[in-house]
Amino acid sequence: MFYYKTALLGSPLELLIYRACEQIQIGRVIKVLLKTKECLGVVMQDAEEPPFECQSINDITTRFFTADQIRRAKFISEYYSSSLGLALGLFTPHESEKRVFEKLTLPAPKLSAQQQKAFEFVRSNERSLIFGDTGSGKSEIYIALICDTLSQGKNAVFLLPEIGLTMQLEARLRVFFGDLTAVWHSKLTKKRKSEILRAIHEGRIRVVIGARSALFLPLYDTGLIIVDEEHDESYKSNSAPRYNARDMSLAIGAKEGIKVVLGSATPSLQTALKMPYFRLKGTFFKTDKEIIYENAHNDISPKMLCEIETALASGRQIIVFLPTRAHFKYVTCKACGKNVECPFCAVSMSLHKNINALKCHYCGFTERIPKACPKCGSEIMEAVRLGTAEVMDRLRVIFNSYRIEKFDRDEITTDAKLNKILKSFQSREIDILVGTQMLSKGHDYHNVGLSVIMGIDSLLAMNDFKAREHALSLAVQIAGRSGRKESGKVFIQSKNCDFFKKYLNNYDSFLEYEKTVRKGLYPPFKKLMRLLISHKNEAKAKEITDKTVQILRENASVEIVGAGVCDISKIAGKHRCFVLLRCDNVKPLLYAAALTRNPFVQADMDPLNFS
DNA sequence: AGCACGCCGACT
DNA sequence: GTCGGCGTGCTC
Repeated sequence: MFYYKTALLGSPLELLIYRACEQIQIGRVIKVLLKTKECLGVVMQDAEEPPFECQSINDITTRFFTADQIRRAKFISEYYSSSLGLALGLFTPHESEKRVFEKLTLPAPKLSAQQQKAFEFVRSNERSLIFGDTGSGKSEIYIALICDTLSQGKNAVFLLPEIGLTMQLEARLRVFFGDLTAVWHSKLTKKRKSEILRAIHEGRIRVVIGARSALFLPLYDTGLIIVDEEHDESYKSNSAPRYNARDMSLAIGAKEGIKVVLGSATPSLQTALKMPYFRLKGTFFKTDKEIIYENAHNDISPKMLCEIETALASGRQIIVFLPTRAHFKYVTCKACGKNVECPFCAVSMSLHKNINALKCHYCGFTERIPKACPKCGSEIMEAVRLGTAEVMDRLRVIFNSYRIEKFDRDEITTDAKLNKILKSFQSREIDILVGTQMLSKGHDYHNVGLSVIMGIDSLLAMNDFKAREHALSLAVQIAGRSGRKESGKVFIQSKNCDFFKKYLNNYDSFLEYEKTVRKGLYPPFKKLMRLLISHKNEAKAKEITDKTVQILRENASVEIVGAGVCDISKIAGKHRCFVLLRCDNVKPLLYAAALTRNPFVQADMDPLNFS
């Protein structure tokens, strides 16, 4: 008889021992019985015959995880404090043995003198950053790097923060790599996924473009991982295991001898400080950019309208950014001052006029707009904090001979819609595009003569250490959309104009300033870990939190920065508390997580979300 | 995380 | 008397 410690795929349980009558390879996917249910497991290591009765293995599949995949999963499970089963559950297993990949020599793009320098810098460093302004030509460098990788008989992974960006990049890479390239992300259909997996198995796909899940594919001989827009917080998963695909790329790259290249126009302080970087200055298209500041609260203003009108009159396109979806973010009662809240979450309901309803952006609950305040009965209610839908509607009234569309998560629900809007904007059928963060990401618009930035103050005022970095990088990215070919203007409406005046055109000096703010307190100088406690019983949540704090006070050598009820005290009926920990090193934090492990406590290493 | 076991309220 | 609510505890 053989006994194996087995990880249960997708399960929070630790390794369990199962019995087999034949020897099984480490990494093999097997079918086992857990209580009454059959589930998939992975053979992790040999075991002695246990003192308790143990189940025999139901079946052995042909699928398996490679040593590299297991190493990656172990990294996730250790560093992000999750079970191995949960970590391995992220991966797609292999179905065939390793093959030898052909060394391909493909024509590389022509590089400018500066691009060539950057290319050589990146090629000579195992891990590096291209700190390149918007439009400075990072893509050609990436493509040249991929050519280099393929010529060594290795494969490349190109990570992007969002699914929406993959198609556009694919079109660009196809020019060079044809059918060797494919897009991979979690929203692909089952059929498409299995087609791509087969092509990967057969060595027909050598360049994978993907969102963060592309790190879990059964791809042999990865020689290069590109992490574009490395500053983007979407690389961090917001469900357990809470891994960050950028940090994971760096960790596994070092372990597996894979070259890792990060790229950004607005790198995170963490990356800029820790990585060797090449500063790619100036824009690809020569432009002179005028920045107009309006020291005002978030609203459509005469000055703003005047700029929009001027741009429209000279045949230019416009993008309007604001960080809020729907028509309004809140409905407030004028009598008692309370917002209408979601019954399941401690957040305000957003007003969607088109469906005549209030909607919770956290759990999706939707209800009719109440005639009176649910708290005090007053009928004097007011909608506040402009959203994209409201701005679009108002601009449509004012500029009624122009085509104005919306670009946010409510509007762009499918790939087809995304492509349709981008296409009609590129062909100038749309004059004004009003949108959220989505506008800032990588899409290349050539005729934008004016970028309007509204509502940025609410991001700057966020209660977390990344608020400044986040708001500024967003403003830089949006501003960079304007005047990519001809001259362009940027209109910023903010009560913090001084901040943007100082740093919008000088991200390098922002990083210097930010260093001084964070020193001794925040990453990258200190490590943070957040413990998130959630329970449907409010008293229980608080009780577990208190107990967690007590255990840490008595046993752990980490600083407890704070503990208590989260800013958003309830989501989908679950009450939420937190304990924020700080330390110089990772080890004590991991120890703290292990000490307080509990089904209601989730560890969040290197947290980015504090609400 | 699931899923079973187990102990209290509203039905036939 | 039973059906079923979800509180508690275990899974090789």
